[in-house]
Amino acid sequence: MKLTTKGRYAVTAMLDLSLHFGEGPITLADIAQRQGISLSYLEQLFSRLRKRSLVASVRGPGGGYSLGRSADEIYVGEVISAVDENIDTTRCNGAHNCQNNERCLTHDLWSDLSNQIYGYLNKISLQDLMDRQAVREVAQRQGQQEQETNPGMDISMSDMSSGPAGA
Amino acid sequence: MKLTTKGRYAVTAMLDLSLHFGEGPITLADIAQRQGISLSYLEQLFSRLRKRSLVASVRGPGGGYSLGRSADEIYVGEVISAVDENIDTTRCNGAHNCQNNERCLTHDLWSDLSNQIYGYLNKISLQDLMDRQAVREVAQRQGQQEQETNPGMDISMSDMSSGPAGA
DNA sequence: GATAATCTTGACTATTTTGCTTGGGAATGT
DNA sequence: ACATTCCCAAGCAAAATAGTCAAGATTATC
Repeated sequence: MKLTTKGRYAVTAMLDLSLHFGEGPITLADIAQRQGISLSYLEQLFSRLRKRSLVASVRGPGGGYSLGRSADEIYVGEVISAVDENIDTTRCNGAHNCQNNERCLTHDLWSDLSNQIYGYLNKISLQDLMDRQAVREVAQRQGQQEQETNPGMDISMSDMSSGPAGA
Repeated sequence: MKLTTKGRYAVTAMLDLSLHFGEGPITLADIAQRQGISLSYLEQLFSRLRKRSLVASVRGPGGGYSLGRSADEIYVGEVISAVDENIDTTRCNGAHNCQNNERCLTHDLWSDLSNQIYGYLNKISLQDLMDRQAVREVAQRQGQQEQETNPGMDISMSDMSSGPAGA
């Protein structure tokens, strides 16, 4: 599991696509301008997204990209892993051919955590993110803290007191 | 929020410290050998971990590092953010001074997700990881799947069917 | 059919980050 | 004194990131 700005770009672009769903194909040029990402870089990212069928493309004038599935069937984990696919992640790759047991133990501990994060991100769909944002905007307008329930999702937004997460 | 091999090294090293808790200070040379990380790189990582009081150091012969707090009070999110601290994360940093509303919207969507991941990682302690691993080893020895309950933690290990997470 | 819009692909480059080395210190137990 | 350890800073090669450039392929529209 890796989580860098590359994945952020991909998720951001996919969210842009989600927001303009129903308007026909969206050109990369539009996304590039709206999200401040270079066109050619987007092309590279979308090449990988297309291979995973996360987006569908239409060529020619009036063409562009659209979501490969509906927004509630595309999960954040998929998007991130699609653009991140690199070969060797762990030092003792896959197999447990480490020298001593000690090393394998902590490596397993890490891969355990990695799997947890992965499973977590694979439960959050693009639609969830959009719903969540919408709900929070309403709540903010009403001047109250987040207290709403979100049926079908067990992700709580509470207790993130210490996390800068972007500053 | 960022999650790279650098953070993995830090978490792995901290787990190593946790596993040898009670044996007095652990030298970086030991960790370097056990985990296959270069000594000087560990020094750099531990310099940052020490600034956040995640580890405590003892100089001189017989010295080394130990956990700054007990393993159930150190959270994975802290460890990762300690070694990752870079300055500019988002393009429209902190403030919402983007050009058009569209861009700010999707940026907020991303930072929302980022906060969720952060909150998630800040609920997982080093002790949790060690417990989880121990439990799973026992379960594996008994030939049954994971079905145990983990009081105080609401993290499920189920439904990670599609995640390669390191292959 | 010509043309323009758009995806598609590959090569190339600059910048940043990783991971590591080197080389020196400073503290401290023996 | 001395060896052991933490501490710190500079530098450096390899990789990843982010982007540019250039050439195509497809297709709607005139």
